[in-house]
Amino acid sequence: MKPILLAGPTAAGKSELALALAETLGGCVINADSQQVYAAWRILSARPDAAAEARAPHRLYGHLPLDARHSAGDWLRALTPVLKEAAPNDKRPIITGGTGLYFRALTEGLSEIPDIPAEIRNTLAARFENEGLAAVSAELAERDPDTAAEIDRANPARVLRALEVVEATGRGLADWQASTPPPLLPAGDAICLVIEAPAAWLDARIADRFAGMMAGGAVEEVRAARASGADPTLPGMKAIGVAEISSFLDGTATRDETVAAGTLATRRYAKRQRTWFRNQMPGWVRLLAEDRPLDRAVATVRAADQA
RNA sequence: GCCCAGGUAGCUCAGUUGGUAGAGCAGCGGACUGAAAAUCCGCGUGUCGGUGGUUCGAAUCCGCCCCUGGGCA
Repeated sequence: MKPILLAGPTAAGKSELALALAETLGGCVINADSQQVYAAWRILSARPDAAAEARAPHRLYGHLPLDARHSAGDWLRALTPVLKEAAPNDKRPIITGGTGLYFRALTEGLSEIPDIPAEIRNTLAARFENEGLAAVSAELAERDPDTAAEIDRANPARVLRALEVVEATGRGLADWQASTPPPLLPAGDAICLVIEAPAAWLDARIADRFAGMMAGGAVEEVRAARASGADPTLPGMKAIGVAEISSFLDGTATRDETVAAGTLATRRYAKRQRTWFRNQMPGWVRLLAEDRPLDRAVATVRAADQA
């Protein structure tokens, strides 16, 4: 019984489809979305609600406090026991979400780099702020030329990551990556599905959804997070809508402007996801969001089970 | 009906003394190994309202027509 991987852009109906699959096939829905892990974001991240969770088991949803500096590695480590628990219970894992990196880490492996001490990360971030990209990039070229040659040195996130790894481990990122262990779940051992949604169809759903979030409790979630003193640099505070709703709470944006800004940010995110799915997931079975995706998914699973 | 101001990219607009047009936003394409809902790279997509004229050459000057906004009636 192969696990199902179900990727798809935001607001394309992944959670509903995963739930329907779980009910049809007897499965356990497992989250592969970097923001749906936070307890604070029930509405803002469009996490499955209590009614959905009552219909089938759900794992790795809302299990972390907002101040957890969660990462792809953390997700993969948390996933390991969840996958092991499913098989003896005859529950097919249905791993669903929109975070391409998580699916890559799962199916292609992730290098085993130790956690980076916060002070190293903070020091480098400060150096980038004060001295600029050129300075940190030059330092990387000197300390770890192999990695410097491979990464996008115009991208501060990449450069800082590479630097913190040499700094903390004494070993270059490229070197670590060359010894990446085998994946937890190779794509060949899973049924890999990806939802495709036409941009116009998705845009309309995104606009509705963000307006619905605003009206349905997302404002209160952001207000509570800010009241709790959450550090804006936390990964969880990078969820789409946090910045936009913060402006609304501060009175620098109207409700309409906030909805427009949140919708726009979500559309751009969906576009990045589409680019990833299109180019980084060759060989995944495409399900058209508008064309009976459940029937096609079930048929694909049944065919895979017989093969 | 008359007067004025406009009609240039999907939107808001720029366009010097005439040399077939360019910004922002939107959009599109791409990258991606522990922040990935993150971060970063690339790309103007155009009957210059229409039509006739002047000119070697018109978004630019002239005539007429259409449309929008404002004013006077």
